[in-house]
Amino acid sequence: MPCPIPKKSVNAVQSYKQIPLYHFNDYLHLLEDCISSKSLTPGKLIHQNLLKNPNFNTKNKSCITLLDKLSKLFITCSKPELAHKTFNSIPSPERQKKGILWNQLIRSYAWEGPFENAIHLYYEMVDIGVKPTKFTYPFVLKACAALQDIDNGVKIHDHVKRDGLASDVYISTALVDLYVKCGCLLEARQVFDEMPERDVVAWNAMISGFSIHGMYGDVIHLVLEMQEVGVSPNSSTFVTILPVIGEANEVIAGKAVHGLSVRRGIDSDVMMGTGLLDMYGKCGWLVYARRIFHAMTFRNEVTWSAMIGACIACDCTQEGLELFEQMRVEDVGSLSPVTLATVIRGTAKLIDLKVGKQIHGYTVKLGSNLVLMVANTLLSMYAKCGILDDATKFFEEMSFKDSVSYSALISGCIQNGSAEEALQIFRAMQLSAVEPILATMMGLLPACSHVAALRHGYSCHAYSIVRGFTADVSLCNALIDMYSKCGKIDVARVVFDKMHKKDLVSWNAMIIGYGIHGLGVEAISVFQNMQVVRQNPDEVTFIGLLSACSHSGLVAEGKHWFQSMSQEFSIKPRIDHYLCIVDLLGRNGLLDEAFNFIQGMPLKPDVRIWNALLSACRVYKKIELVEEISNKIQSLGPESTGNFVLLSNIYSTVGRWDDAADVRVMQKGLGFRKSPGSSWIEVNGVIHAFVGGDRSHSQSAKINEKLLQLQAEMKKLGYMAEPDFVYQDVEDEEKEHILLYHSEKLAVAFGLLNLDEEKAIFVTKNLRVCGDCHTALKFMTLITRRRIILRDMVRFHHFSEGGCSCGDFW
DNA sequence: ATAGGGTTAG
Repeated sequence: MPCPIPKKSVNAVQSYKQIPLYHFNDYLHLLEDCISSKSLTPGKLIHQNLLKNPNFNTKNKSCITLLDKLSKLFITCSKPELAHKTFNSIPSPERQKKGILWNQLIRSYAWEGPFENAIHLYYEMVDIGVKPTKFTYPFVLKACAALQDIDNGVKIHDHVKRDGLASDVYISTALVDLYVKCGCLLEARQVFDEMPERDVVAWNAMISGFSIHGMYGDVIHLVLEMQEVGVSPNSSTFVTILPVIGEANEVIAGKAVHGLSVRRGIDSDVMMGTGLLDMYGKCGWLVYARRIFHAMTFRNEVTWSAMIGACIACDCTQEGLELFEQMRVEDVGSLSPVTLATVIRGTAKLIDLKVGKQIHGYTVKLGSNLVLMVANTLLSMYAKCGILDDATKFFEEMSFKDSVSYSALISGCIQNGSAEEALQIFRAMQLSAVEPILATMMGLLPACSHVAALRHGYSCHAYSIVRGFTADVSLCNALIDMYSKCGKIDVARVVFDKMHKKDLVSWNAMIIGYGIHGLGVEAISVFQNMQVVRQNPDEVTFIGLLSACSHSGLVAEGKHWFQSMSQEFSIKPRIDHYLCIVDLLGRNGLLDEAFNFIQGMPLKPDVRIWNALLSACRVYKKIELVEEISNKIQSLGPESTGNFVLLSNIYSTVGRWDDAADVRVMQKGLGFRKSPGSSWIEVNGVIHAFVGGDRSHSQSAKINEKLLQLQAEMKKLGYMAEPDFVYQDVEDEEKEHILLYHSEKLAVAFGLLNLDEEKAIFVTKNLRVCGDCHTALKFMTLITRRRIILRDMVRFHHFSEGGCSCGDFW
């Protein structure tokens, strides 16, 4: 019978061929030879011959010995199922005597799987009266840990206590590991604390428990504690703690581990090297990651994948993709889902749909059905590349969707500006009973911020508290943003103050929050606290700070911080920062200074800069500058501005209606969509949206009636419509009519009709509030004695008793 | 040891 024979078993097989097999003793010697040389194939042949032998009888003592040896051989060759079958052919009373073999079988299953079998075997041995020993428990517990089977784990823990084996190091370590893997850290700690002695493996088991949950502080504490009691961390300790160090961005601790590993000469070990370069990547130290990567003499797929991930994390995505190419040249093996997911994430970040689609094709070719993780990454890639239709289609075609799939699509919607759609997908998610996770909230909260859906925002917050998500810094940042955009700046501050750890985004979100509420003094105070705790600001911080000054009329402060931005903080101002200053000067009537400031800018002023000045000129009736500025804007041309609506409006302002119309035609021809001004209001958790002149709402007639009635009373108090704010070539009377049905007025009227008397009317607008509406809302508060809060694209306006929190200038 | 989802501004 032709059969490939492993080289190491040559002796065994040769003797097998030479010796005629009449006696079972001959088999026995051969088998022992096979066991010592781990030769599976000859063992299988012997097994077959044995079964064919007419003298074979399971009542015969020598036959039983042979079956015993065969089982041992199969265990030695890591074939637990084969061994199990052979073992089962031994009659039950004989099996009862073979305690060691039971233990070895359980151990084999615990290493190789299926893990369930280890647990079944354990109960079987207990049932037929074989006593488990200290060589049984560690392995059956290991199987429970692998399956996260806490029920059986706890039962077996009881058996351990009953047998008085609780002080055994190996068993206790296995118990710690079991509880850790099942997420029961308190129980793990209890077993650990009761151990009379702990070796490095026990410490590692406990440490990995805190590592899995990213509990950096506890991990470090344990590592220090183990050294205090004289146990030295080993490479597996380091490999366990490196991911936590990276996640916590604690590069100093990471460098300490690096140093230790160099001293011990284990820094180029594959696992150690991979762990180190990953840690440096997560901390943003790509130079170190690269250095380690190149110094490694042996790299496996995980190493490559970690290095690609490091490049992506450090904004060198292109380099990461080049590494991927290199990896495919050097390494011919098929790619794991983890590597694919990493690379797809890279293409998504570069918005490189071509490469992304190539990899999509590759994955389809690779496996019949996509691994869920890879599918989710692809879904997210399509969403991030801005093709929401493809993402939605891909999502619908997925045969299995989990929480991550839904979360990716929800985030995709909001990234593409469809907040309402995001909320819709969330409803579908709830209907499918898919559990919302942290990332779901991270997608939903910005959607709530965007449409100012405070009710939904509260629900997200409540759910996050219940699920423990509020321990996450990013989630709290999203909460701060949501509360401040939904008008609850005080609640935002409470969230901010309660955070045990803040990052740059937390500070920025708080400063921006105060800015859009016109609370410049508070924004500056937060900024100064930031210096106290030594948190470095970035360019976003200054956009928040400068616009806060601008919205609060803090001219001197704004100028001062603009200076100090480059001088003290070495941050080079971007065009957005210049825009803040132009706005700051313009809003406060310093038109000439603003004009000179623009002339002296080192950057080429764009259309937004001129428009900021133009608005100011309109408010301060500085007509002589208007023509000059609009000429400047026209010379920039719509292509360079990308903002057709703006240009068209500017033509309209100076009465060039034909040019304005031309721009609109050109815009249509180029396929640009203009986003129409719209406003919305939440009533009893439902969002009601309006566009200008909207008659589609079911209460339209009542709303119009209300507005006409208000207009009549406002006129008595001296209100005059400001036709300048209509960018269409129509008669003034018609203009007055258009203004009356601006979307913000419609939403306010709807709120007046549907909200309780004591409630403030909170309206959100996607663009900036129009000047006429701003004036009109002030009058409305006088007539109705109601408070009106309007959030537009840049800030909050609190209207009451005929005034606005931002004064006359909106 | 690598891993899917995610926060501020424009």
